[in-house]
Amino acid sequence: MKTDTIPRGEKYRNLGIKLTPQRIAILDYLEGNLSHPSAEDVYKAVLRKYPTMSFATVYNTLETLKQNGMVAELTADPGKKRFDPNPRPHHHLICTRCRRIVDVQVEFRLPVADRDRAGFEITGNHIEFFGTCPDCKKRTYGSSLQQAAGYLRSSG
Amino acid sequence: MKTDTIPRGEKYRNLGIKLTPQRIAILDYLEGNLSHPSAEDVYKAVLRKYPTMSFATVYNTLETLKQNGMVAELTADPGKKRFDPNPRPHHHLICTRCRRIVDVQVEFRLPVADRDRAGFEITGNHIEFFGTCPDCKKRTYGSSLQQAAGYLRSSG
DNA sequence: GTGATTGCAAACTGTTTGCATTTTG
DNA sequence: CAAAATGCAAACAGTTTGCAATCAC
Repeated sequence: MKTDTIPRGEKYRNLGIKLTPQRIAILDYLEGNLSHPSAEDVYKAVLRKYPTMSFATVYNTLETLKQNGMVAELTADPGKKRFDPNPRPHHHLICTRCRRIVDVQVEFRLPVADRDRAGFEITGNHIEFFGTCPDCKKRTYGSSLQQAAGYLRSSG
Repeated sequence: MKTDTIPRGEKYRNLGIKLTPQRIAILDYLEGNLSHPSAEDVYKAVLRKYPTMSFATVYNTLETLKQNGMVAELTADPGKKRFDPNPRPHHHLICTRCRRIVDVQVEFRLPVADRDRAGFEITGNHIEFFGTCPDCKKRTYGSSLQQAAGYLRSSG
């Protein structure tokens, strides 16, 4: 019964999820992708090859991939979800002007003493470095007095 | 002209914003508040004293307070804004089950070498520690295999 | 063949906007 | 008294849901 595997999507065979052409297109788009696309980014990119693709399928698939640890969901962009296909543990540089997100592949030691844990069981961490990306530095529009954790009306 | 200041709200006189009863009610609610309320939380709390309060005013006021550095906006909760009235720089413990957020008043040294900065000008940082809060640990519903940066269907 | 996935449209949640009215400084 | 804030309702953006048709295994 394990014969004649269809070539389409064979490289995703052992992911433990049912492979549809739509899912393969999404996986192809995400593979090695170091951007941090929103659901709409994924939708637009995949739509080119799959004109019948629907938003629901994008959301369904991203949710499935998340359940299987193949993408992480980021909250760095207020008002919309962003997805991270980089499976290596890492942190993020976030441009407070255009909300561009870039990976920071640096490890930090972040010990939290029991008395500072408030009884939490800590399972992971993630650092957001806020600042201005090279492109936005050039443009120099508006002022740069964004709060570290503040909100920026996303310009896109 | 600088005489007979109205007692109402005198303690907020020098904030540089126009004081209305609604704003004072919101400021009273936020002062010393170590929770991380959503706009709805603020609305509900203030509505008790101000039955005419509208959502628009809550959003407007929180935006104004943010502009003046009196609250920060958090993106830790997907799908909704959370606000942080604690003016001291700090980090956060985030319960991946109930999305409770607790302050971590610990300082970390987080140097990022030029070659890891991707040309960004870094102006601040914020650490999210993910885990399970004491209450959710007790409940022990569902599995705890949440991704560090993953999304949790908020149970509230 | 059967249970899972798709695609559409409608429903929903949280946020923002327009504007007449009221209020602060 | 001018400029700004309020409150309402309608508009909006992003996400989720229900369900019939289709598809992977």
